[in-house]
Amino acid sequence: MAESMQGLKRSHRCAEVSKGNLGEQVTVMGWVQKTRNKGGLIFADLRDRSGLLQITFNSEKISEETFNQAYKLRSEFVIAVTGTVVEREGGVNPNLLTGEIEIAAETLRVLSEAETPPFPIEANSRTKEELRLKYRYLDLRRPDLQANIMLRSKVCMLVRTFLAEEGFLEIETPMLTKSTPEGARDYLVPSRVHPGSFYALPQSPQIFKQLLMCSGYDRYFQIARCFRDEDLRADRQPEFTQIDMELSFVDVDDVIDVNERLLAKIFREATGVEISLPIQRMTWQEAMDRFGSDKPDLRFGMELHNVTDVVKDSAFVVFKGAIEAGGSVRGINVKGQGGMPRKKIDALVEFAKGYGAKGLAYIAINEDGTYKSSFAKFMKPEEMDALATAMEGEPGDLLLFAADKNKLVYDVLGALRLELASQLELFDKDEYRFVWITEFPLLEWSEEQGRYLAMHHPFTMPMEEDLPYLETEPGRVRAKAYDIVLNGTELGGGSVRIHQDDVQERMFAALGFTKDAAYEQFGFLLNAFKYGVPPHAGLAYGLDRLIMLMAKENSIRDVIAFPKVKDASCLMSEAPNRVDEKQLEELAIAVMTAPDGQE
RNA sequence: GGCCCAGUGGCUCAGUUGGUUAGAGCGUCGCCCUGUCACGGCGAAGGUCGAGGGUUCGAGUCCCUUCUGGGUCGCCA
Repeated sequence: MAESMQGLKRSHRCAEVSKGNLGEQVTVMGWVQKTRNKGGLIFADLRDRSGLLQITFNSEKISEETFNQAYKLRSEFVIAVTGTVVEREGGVNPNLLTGEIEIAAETLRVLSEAETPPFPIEANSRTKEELRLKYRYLDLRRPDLQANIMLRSKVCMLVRTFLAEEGFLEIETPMLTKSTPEGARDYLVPSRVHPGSFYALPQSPQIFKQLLMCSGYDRYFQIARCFRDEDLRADRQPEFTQIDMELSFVDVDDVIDVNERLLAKIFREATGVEISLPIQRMTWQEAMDRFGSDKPDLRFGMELHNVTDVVKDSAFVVFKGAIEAGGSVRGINVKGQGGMPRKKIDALVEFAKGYGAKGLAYIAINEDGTYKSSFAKFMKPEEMDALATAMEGEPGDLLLFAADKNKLVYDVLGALRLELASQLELFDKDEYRFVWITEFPLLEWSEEQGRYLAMHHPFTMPMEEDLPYLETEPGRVRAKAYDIVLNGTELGGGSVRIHQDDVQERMFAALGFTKDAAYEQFGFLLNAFKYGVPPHAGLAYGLDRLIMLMAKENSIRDVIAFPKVKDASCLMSEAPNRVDEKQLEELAIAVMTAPDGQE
């Protein structure tokens, strides 16, 4: 039976009661975690988001009616207890914040009874995620998830405080906006008033924040929801949150400076982690050459070696062919793994093939200095020695080589490096290694579309010294773009934007846009730029990823209150769902699938 | 769209080469217990082995299809 709480007022959260309250009468409310019934004495652990507090119901000290009520308490009942804070008689529980005290209950109200939950409400749950997500409101009661959600709230509060002090204004931008075909797929929202026309949910507030710069709000930020209709991953959800900012009259160093101080503050105050400033910077080219990735994990070595020059005259056709086709041969040295069984090496070869490699060449250096290799028969002994030397190979090492186009070699070795580090546990899980990656290529050649695409977006400013090559050698133009990377995860990124219309026109030309096509898509931005636009630059963080790393979780689902699963549906609400014919009619939409979802 | 992993009482799992009545721990329910906190004692209930089909004298186990969830490649300016 559920009772009213009329006349009662909660005085403390459970874990807010402390030794300082000894002798006081308090009223606490929460969920029953567990009861331990000793016959004439009942213990109940009461839980809320602050933690646990032990309540005792003593048959000799309270009314028979209250005791009988306590006898019937079950897990997850919501109760209100008034009682006195006392020291524990039976010894302290060092595992509990409130382990030295307990509440000697005087009155008890059962505010709500509860069925037995489908899985245990406890930290470190081993329950299948499918079930947890179906009953997300129960999953969210678990202490580790509550800690994550509270951490997230704290970080948002710190971000707002810091940026406000730095002169930023928090401004909202529209959720119903305009679809643009560049980039990710948009989520579309039909317009009732304009049959056949659609809004798009924003992939990011990019254009609007640039317009705010045009309007003179020289420092803007927003904790903004963004939407992308692409396939999910452990660190990708169809809707996610960005800490988005834009600044006027600044260059790269200004943006980096304010963001380093922001990161230092939130890590210090939310997690106690000190970041030493300034954060290391590395160009995109260096990151690719050394780590095969534009988001390198710097917590361990195993860097790439370019051995193209060493093997360019060898008879091994795999190496030779790749080099002649304009590619390269690079390798990583897996220290001390020369004894790796053939089966495991084969598994690594398969792993590499998953990234498009045709194979993986290897040399295991035996303890006596001899080689066990997949391609030694094609090589002269002195070539093998030179290769081992170039790789800094020592007895007991395993050398792995990829030979192909540069991009593929980077991808394969970059992924292999991470895979091996994870298998061999080469990094410290408590370490936070930040790095700024700078000087990204402005453009990326798309084989599929037969034209250059913007690596970041079409408003990214080229580096001044590379501007002359925009028409002649677009591929070598670097951008004033930067990413902040933490432990191999891209936390955020941004750029200086183009504010000169001649540069913007050249950029669109490089992308193969006609002036008309550019105006069709971004006309309101280009028009705005005619009326006085300040130089500006910005950055956006993936808030979910940031919290995931701070909370040491492996998936952003564990830091989002109500996440979606792989096919972008919600197991709890069962969204998305089919809608009434009437609703569709009103929106002038015809659906091509039958009601059961079959084509 | 491709590849890989998982699905067995409420939860987490075991289940041998295909062979009797599918087991365990936790939880749940009942009785007992005044210092427990992974409480304890005694007892009990609880299963279409994700679904469908096939092979077989016989399928949780082998084969095919399919559903669900996870990881990943493609994709994500």
